[in-house]
Amino acid sequence: MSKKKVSIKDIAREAGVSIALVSYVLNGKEKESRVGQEIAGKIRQIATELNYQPNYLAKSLRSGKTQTIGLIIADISNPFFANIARIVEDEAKKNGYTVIIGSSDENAEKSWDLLSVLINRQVDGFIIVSSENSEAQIQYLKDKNVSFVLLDRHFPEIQTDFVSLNNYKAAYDAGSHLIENGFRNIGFIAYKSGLFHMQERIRGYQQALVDNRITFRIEWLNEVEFAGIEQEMRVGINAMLASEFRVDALIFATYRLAISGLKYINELGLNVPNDLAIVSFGQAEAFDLYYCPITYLQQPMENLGKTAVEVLINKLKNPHEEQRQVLMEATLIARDSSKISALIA
Amino acid sequence: MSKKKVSIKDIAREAGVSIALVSYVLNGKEKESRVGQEIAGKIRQIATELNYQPNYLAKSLRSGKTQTIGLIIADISNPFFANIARIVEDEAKKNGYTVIIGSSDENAEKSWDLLSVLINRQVDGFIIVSSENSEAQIQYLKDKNVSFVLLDRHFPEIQTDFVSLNNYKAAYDAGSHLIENGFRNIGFIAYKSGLFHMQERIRGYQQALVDNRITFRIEWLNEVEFAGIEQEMRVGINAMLASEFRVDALIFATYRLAISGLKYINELGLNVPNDLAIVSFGQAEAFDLYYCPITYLQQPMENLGKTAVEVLINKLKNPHEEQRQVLMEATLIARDSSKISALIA
DNA sequence: TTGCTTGGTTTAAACGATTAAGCAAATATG
DNA sequence: CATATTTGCTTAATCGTTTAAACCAAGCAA
Repeated sequence: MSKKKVSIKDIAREAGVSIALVSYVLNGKEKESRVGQEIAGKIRQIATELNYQPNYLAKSLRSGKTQTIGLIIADISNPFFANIARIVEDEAKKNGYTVIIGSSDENAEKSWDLLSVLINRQVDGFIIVSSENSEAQIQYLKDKNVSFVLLDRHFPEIQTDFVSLNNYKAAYDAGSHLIENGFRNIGFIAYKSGLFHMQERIRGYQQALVDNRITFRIEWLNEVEFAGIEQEMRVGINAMLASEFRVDALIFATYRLAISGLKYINELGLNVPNDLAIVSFGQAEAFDLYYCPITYLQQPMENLGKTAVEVLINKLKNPHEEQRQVLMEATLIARDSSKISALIA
Repeated sequence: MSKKKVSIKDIAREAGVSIALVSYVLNGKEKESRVGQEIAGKIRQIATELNYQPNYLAKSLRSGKTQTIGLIIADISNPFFANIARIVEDEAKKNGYTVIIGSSDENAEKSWDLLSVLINRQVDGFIIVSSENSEAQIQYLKDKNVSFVLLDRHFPEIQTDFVSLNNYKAAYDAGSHLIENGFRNIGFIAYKSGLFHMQERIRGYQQALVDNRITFRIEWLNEVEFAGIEQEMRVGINAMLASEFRVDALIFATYRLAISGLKYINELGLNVPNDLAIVSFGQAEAFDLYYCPITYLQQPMENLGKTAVEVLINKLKNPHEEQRQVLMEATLIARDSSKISALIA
């Protein structure tokens, strides 16, 4: 990199003192360490003259703290996670932390690799959006006493700090909203995943039906594989439309699913909401631009991200404080895509 | 973090040898360093038993290399940069590097802060999407002999490695395409920015007009401030529509501008492409979902990102090799938004 | 004079690794 | 048989910091 970085040693030589004094002064410990006024000033001056930049590797090695947070998400190129990442980045910076982001692709093995790499790099703690089947990793972190907080998803069977959405409630609201607007045959498209948050969304949706005395039909629920989403989406939607109980409304469990589904709905030439009403989780620019603005469940991104950082940093400072488990509420933003069809009304 | 991480020292104690031997074995230097077969095996076994994880801080401090790349972009929550980031992340990982991403918000001061923080953290090199007025930073890096490669944007007056788009050509193609399709009054919406890539886009657009004997009208060019984009977008589009030479087609210089502009065009109730044809830089899910699929200039993202990493890593290995300056071509993906208006045809 | 503070400074160990150099014993060489 | 060479291992310096502990004057009390 540069020819030779200036170190504390260079300053010491220049000032004709020991490196200890330089360290004391540059860390503002002159009082406690009884450094002379005069020499302190001189040291500071030389430091700025030489444009001294401390070496954080050395600092970290000594202190055992890197002021670094590992953020494990599914995919940084997914707007949802990109948004989260940005918020986490900013909030961490405010607190003097740097963030290292890793994309796991919803894959437990990749997630495990990321974890190892970042542990070796001595990050102080993690914010993790868990992949399916990664319980062992979480347990490992617990056993190793590594600080972390789960974000967006958590495992009900493992006691951890977490910050996530009240997914049950959100999905319930989505269902209820459609029913209130007169829709009866409501489909739900989710990922095929054992992850709790996804199951909760399904549960919320189904409970909304039950509470409104609507019989749930098996073909209304389509759980698509993460890989091959386009293909399975088509099959699922076809089945819902061909059903004896043809759906008149559709809830998408994530933003990605919605994008994929809407493309197909466009292809089919179906009109939203006349032929099919839509509600989706997540928000996206695409929803605004769609010919019929999409009703969506707005997640409190800012709050989710900030709180995750806050909980983690607090934990780093007070390792033995109680666990914090935060559930936040989504807000349903009703727009045209879930309006009572003009034709029927 | 964990109670006590196992170090090389623990292994040495356990095996009853010096730490040097352990280091040699664990780094595969047993041959060169004449370590006994027997003891080598023992060391390796103990290492796995204790689940030894090397401390990269220590390694880095010693070697002066962190195997870390700093990636400075405008905003990770912008899909364009998020995509780039993902590609860079993957490609870097393949080469044993970790990436630290920082968002500058197109702000030279923030970019400077990020640079300092990452330099202090001893990153080996940078991939930088430059902000306006950050020439001094680039010059500083050059003076300090820090390795870096500019991505997406570069400064023609500073000799650096860079990987970016042939923006002139891309914009020229966009203009020509519209003209070929029969449009004559073509507006261009860009950011108000002195950055070369933006100027090149404007230049390309104007040259396309010139080469087709179309007189450029001043109100056809709208340069909006990064802050206050919504507001200025309205004013600009209004002016273009009210003009004596009312625009029949519009080119957006970035994806963000397009999203913002299309929202307003929707508001106005204008039909694309009948009332107004559209071509945009960048790609986005939103473009696919729009009622009239948007014609866009596809950037070779994968190639841009991979090449940037490749150029940087190559530079880290061979610091004194020649500079590499790569210009890539965009591909115009023609879709309905730039078709000859059905009404006129 | 001796001893005790206090102020100002240096020494040296430590963080966890790498690696050149040194040292002994075993083996090879002439 | 004396001397090289090889083999197998240890020592110690180093990277750039922090920080406890030691040191040394000078001032003051007894």
